[in-house]
Amino acid sequence: MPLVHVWLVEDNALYRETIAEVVDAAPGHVATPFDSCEAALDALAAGALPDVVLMDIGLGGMSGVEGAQRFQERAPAVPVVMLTVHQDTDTIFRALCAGASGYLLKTATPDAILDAIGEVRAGGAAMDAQIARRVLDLFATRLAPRTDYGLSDREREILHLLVDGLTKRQIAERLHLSPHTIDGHIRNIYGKLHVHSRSEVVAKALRERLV
Amino acid sequence: MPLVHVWLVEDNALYRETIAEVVDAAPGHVATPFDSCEAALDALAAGALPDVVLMDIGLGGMSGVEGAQRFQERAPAVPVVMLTVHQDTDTIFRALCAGASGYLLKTATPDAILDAIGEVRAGGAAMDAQIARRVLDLFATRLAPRTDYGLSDREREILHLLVDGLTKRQIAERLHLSPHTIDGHIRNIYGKLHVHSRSEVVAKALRERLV
DNA sequence: TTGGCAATCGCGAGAGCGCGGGGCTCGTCT
DNA sequence: AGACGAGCCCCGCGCTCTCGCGATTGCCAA
Repeated sequence: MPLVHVWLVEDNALYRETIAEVVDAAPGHVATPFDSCEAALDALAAGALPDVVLMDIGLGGMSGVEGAQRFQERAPAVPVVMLTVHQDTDTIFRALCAGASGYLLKTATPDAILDAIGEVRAGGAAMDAQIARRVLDLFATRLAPRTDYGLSDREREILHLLVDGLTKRQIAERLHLSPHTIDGHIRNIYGKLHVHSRSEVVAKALRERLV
Repeated sequence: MPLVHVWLVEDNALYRETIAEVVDAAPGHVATPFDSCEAALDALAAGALPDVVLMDIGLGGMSGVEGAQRFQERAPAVPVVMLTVHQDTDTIFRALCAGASGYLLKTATPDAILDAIGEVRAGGAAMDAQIARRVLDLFATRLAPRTDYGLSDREREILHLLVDGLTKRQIAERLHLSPHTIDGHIRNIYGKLHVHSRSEVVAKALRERLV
């Protein structure tokens, strides 16, 4: 069975050594420590290829979030797991957008870290449960509050065409109606959404997921 | 120590009994089985309150996704964990938007299910690793490709005001320029984004996170 | 029955908008 | 030095849109 190469990007020497020992102690695993993203990316450019990357976020030089993105661009098949103390929603969000395959906290036990390596190698994600909950809350709060402002079916249909950039005349032709009718509907929509122009109605419809 | 009340909503009698036995066998846990969302919601309306809900999705009558949403509305503090065979992205997405605190597959081991109950009770999320990966992929693909179309600073500034619903004149006043100048910038933006109207430019800017 | 609402259609005034021009000042490349 | 493009600025024509008035029809609930 081939060795599992784990790259560890972490600028704190003590924690870096601790985690490296944990990984090395696991059968079939070997850790390669780096103290910066730049060093790890250089190694990647030189032809080396890890199986998994464990990445700190609060690094000197390039941040772990940017590092994760660079890794994803150069080696999309290599899962990157963030390993950090940061718990603020914004950092989590940016890290996941950068393409991270996992997000663990430094309070994680050695076993949890080894489990995480196994999970991501199997095509899964390695999420701290508390962090995962934050992500799910993001879904629920960002996407759930879909008030429809009491729009009728006809109004919703026209709103959709409005968002697609059609003019009154084009909408009228598509629905086989008079442009004046469309005009009336649009006024009702404006009234219900409390807006006064096309730009505003499109912005509001998209932001509040009405389409 | 008080009992942990686990409600189990599942229309397959065999699987329902199996999981109920697993839960009951755990110290301090007691399962209450239901064969439909309606039955569980009735019990909730009658004053009962679980600590955790395990919810199937492919139910007769109200689907588990809608059931999860109803539960969230009536008892926001009670975590709902989906327990299903469905793995398609759309179902996952809708379930998480409905406010689910976890998403497990029916291939999960009894231990995994009990762990999940513990996690969500501690304020975490209980995600199958493969499912979690799908969710993260959604982040990366949906939010990462931010091409800026080579917009200049001025153009980006005006695009932002456009999305906020301002007219040419209002933008001109705010930037202390002639409306005709704004017009020119807007036309350059249209050209770079390949659109031909305000509605389209607002829609494209919002959809591709240019603002 | 009466009232309200959605959907359809009509018109005119005035403001907003898309697009046709042109001009200026920087840099870069040849 | 000259050409060239990008970014920024200006003007006018003609169409489109918002919004103020109106109207009729059908449906559903009080």
